[in-house]
Amino acid sequence: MQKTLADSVIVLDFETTGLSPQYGDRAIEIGAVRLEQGRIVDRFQKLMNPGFRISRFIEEYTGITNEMLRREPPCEEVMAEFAGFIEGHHYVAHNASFDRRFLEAELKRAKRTYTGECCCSLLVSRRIYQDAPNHRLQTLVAHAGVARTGSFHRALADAEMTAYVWQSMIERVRSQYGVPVVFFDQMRELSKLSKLYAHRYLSSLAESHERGQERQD
DNA sequence: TGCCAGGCCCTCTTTAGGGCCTT
Repeated sequence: MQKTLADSVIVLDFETTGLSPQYGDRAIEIGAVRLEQGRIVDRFQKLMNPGFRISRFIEEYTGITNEMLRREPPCEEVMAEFAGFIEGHHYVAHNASFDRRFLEAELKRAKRTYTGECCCSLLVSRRIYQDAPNHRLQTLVAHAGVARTGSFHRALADAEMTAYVWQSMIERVRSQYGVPVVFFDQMRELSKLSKLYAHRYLSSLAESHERGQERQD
């Protein structure tokens, strides 16, 4: 896959029956948006039937009920369709290790493959928004001052708001560190560094850009 | 019916423990 701009990715979110696909939990909703140069140009949202009744806790947590899922298509059918939506793109998710486990498990059941990379907006936010009271999505939406697009804990609204938080973090890299073009791989690298080295890394990106500009001049 | 995980990150750390995040 060629070098990707940080603001041209898929941002996705799953609602699920629990925390662990290894213990039988399944996806019940997928929501995703496609960013192109910082603008949402496409959306994907589907409920899916996991094949068993979901707990009352999940009904209350997400607002998705057993009645709503009763006539929805099975996970395999929805995820086969989603494989086409995400194909050829990297993706971002809030606490991506959680969504990655469900994406891999559900795509495997649907007999589909995906070869892109993921980046965690939660880990990036711990470097970019070190002054936030915490790094839950709901808190970051308020902290970054981005639009609330719907109910929290519904997949498409969470994906949209994650996309806006992601975009605001890219803007901060641009404005605070003077890095005009930010790549997906650079955000991934940033997410893996300690807070101290994250600051140094961002400063080095700006210096690299300035050296590039000098060579052009 | 009720239960389960896992990776990151900080510190009173590294021969560890516990909070944060996601559903």
